[in-house]
Amino acid sequence: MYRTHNCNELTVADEGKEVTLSGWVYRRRDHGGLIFVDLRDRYGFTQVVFSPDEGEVHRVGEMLKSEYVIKISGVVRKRPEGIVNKNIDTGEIEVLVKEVEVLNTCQVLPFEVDQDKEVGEELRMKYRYLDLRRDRMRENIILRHKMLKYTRDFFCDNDFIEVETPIMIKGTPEGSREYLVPSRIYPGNFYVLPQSPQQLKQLLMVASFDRYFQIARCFRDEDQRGDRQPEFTQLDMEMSFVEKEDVMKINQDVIIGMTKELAPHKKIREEVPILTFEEAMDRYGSDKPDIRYDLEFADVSEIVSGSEFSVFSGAIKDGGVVKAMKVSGGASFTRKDIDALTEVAKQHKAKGLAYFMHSKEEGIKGGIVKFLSEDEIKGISEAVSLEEGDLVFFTADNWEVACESLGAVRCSVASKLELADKDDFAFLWVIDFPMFEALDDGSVQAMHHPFCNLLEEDLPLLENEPMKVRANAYDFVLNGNEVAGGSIRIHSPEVQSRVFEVLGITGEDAERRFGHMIEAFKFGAPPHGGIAWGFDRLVMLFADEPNIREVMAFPKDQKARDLMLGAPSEMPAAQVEEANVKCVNLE
RNA sequence: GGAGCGGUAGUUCAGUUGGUUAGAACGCCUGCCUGUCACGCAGGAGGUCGCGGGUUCGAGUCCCGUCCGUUCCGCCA
Repeated sequence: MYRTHNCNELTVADEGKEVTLSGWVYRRRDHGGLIFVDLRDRYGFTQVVFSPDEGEVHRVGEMLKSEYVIKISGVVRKRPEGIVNKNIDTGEIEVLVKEVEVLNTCQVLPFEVDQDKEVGEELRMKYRYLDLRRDRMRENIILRHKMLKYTRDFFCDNDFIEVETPIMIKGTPEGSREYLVPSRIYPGNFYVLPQSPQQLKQLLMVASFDRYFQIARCFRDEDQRGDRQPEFTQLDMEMSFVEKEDVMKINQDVIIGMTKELAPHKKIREEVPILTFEEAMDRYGSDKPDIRYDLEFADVSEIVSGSEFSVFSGAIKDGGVVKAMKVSGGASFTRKDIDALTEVAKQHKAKGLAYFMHSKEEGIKGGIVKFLSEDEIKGISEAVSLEEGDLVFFTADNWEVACESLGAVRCSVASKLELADKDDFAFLWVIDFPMFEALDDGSVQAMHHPFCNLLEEDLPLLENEPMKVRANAYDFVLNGNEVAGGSIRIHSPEVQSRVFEVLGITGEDAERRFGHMIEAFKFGAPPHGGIAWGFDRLVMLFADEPNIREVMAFPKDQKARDLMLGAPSEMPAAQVEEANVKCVNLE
């Protein structure tokens, strides 16, 4: 037998018991006489003591090194008065070792498991199994497990059926790049890995499974980011006979319930605001605003429409707007600060970032103040409630650019001034997204995906003014992150065909790519809708981690490699040939 | 594909204006230590300063190139 208890289990109540523990040598403190070893497993650690009175056992204790795997048997005893370690669960007891067996040795480690210091990510990835021994990763993986369990339990308890959908499916070139799987049996043909189970879950609705969920692995062959991996996990769910409000309610309940249970230190606001896309952009310059802090925009277009400052009046004449954002205390910003923020605005297509400030000593000053009339300054000051020590930023452009660029400035200012409390969890819904977005070549593509239903009142606009059509879609946003996104779907074959037309997916092309969907809708598709959570991202936020790699056991690196396994890798020529793959352009 | 930052001991980093033998902490090795808990003490080993070229009497330091890492943008229905 390897163990009678785990390494975080024994208490004073076990005093006098003979126990056996197995685990890793975490830290060893050799006093020449007594040797203390913190024996660690995934549950915690227990101090075990090698006494010189134990002869051979003590000699083994002397040769133990970091991360050796050992089994010990001994007697639980209370620690002497005054040397209890209150920082650990097992700090009141220790085990006096009577027998010891080295189950495995350990080479000198490439980095220290028992230290919290930052280690380069490349090294951590290569030795992920060692990295996962560290407290931070172990806690994250366990938290992730608890979140998975909470989620699964919740949906199971609410009559949802968990269905596994296939990983090898049909490609529908649209949206993000797909991973291809060559077919051995059909040369020149490919399966693709799903970007999401979107179509399959809708077909499950047609199949009458009116409440479905799945913890689904998804794949996207795009460049990586801190919150993007080629392989990631969605909580995917879909319901029939529901309105948007039904889907929103149940998902909000489970996510907020999970927060209360698994991240109880997070401060949640009782009311979850619902903003339309237009409001969110207008007020915060983002479709996923972080509302832990204010920094709300004012529209000062009317006030400055006749301004001598042609950047403002010109933008308005061209049909644009002038957006203003007050930064409390911003008058202390240096020229360098403002230049950096201007650069941020420019990166988001703004032509510049106008500003002026209200200095305590010198009054209204700086930036564009010399181009503005007294009335304009007064109007603006009232619009943003300007006070001493404040600064106002402006962007002037078409509505979209003015909002988005000022939104980027808003995020930078908040980060610079540390306005966001990390223990604050500010949820909100953003709804009524545009159905389509225009591409540079003038064509139109679905903003969310082509199966989103549109708001019924916008149906007449579909063919003639598609850019005005709003989707019946909703995103759940947490602290500036989109943690879930979904929509009510189209269930009418007629509407679906019209949407494909607008997207330029017509005739044979539509038939080839989405024929199965249109056909399915003709066989009694119920009204339905659903949502998918970016599960990794949610865990990341629960765990206060800066990227999703920290909450995945074996993530890919920024170049989509697995440094531990060495994937992707070359394959034997015969195997490649059998898969009907011919490699070209190899160096 | 583009931009910023970085690459010095096993790890995390410091390294002045270009100037003797490139340092620290942790880790590792040896020895001492019976109440520590990130134990302590003494000693030791460990470096192609990413790579190539250049400037210079002299380069970790300056210049050029290159590779690698990292973050952001593009991209992510």
